[in-house]
Amino acid sequence: MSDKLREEIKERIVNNDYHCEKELTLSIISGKWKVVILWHLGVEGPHRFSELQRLFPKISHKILSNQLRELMEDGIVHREVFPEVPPKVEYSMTELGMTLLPIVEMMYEWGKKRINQIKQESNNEVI
Amino acid sequence: MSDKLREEIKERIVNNDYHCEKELTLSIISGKWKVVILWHLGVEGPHRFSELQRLFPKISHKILSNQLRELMEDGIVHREVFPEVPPKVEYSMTELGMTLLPIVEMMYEWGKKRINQIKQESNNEVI
DNA sequence: CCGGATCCTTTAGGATACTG
DNA sequence: CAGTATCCTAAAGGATCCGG
Repeated sequence: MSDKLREEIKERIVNNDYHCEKELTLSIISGKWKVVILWHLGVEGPHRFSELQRLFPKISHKILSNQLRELMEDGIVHREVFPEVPPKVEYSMTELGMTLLPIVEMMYEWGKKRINQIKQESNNEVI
Repeated sequence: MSDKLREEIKERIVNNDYHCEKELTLSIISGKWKVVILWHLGVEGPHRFSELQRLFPKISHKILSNQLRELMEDGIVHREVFPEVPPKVEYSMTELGMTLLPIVEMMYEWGKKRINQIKQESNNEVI
């Protein structure tokens, strides 16, 4: 997924490259499902792998695990394995991840308002 | 650029698809240079095309104009042509765009803090 | 100075099948 | 139930040329 982008940003951080601060955050949350995953983990609490799958019926198995792994690599999400049969794995926000939650929630709120605006506008067109 | 993604989200808005609110915002700001462009336009004010080019030496001509066009299509950025010779074009934030600025600035602040953390950590490793 | 048109490369995202 | 390996495709990003 956004593997290369994230790698590039990390390198540029080391080199004190300008603009990095503005791009780091985007590089972490950009990924088709990441914001939605973070929203659920942050607002509703930990989820099992299979619960996340049920939340996003359209996401493929592999992509979900990919997005989660990338979020783990960035220190945003924590993975806990319970040694049971059948296996159980739970994903949750790290402390660092929770500091990102306000941004995710603002994006959510902005999107909600904007959608209402858009619908309002198209209603007016019809009238 | 993120043409297809943005189209997909717009369709899903019409269909009242779940999760849309959380994805709309991301679909608008995701694009390699968009957050940086928005930051400059929002914080520093309007910029000419050539000024933006100077700010981002690594962006190609076409990509810059692409990113700007997409932001215009989403109603975030305004384009003003001055009928002079040589031509002058100025880009600025729309009212709607300004409502997005808090998110952009939070992303910037978060990135700055996170970079300091990362550097701190790697210093400790060296010691 | 601004930007569109064309052509090319890379890579994010996905379908499928297989393993502990 | 959770995850990885393989293979594939679509689309984002970019170089370059041309035109107003």
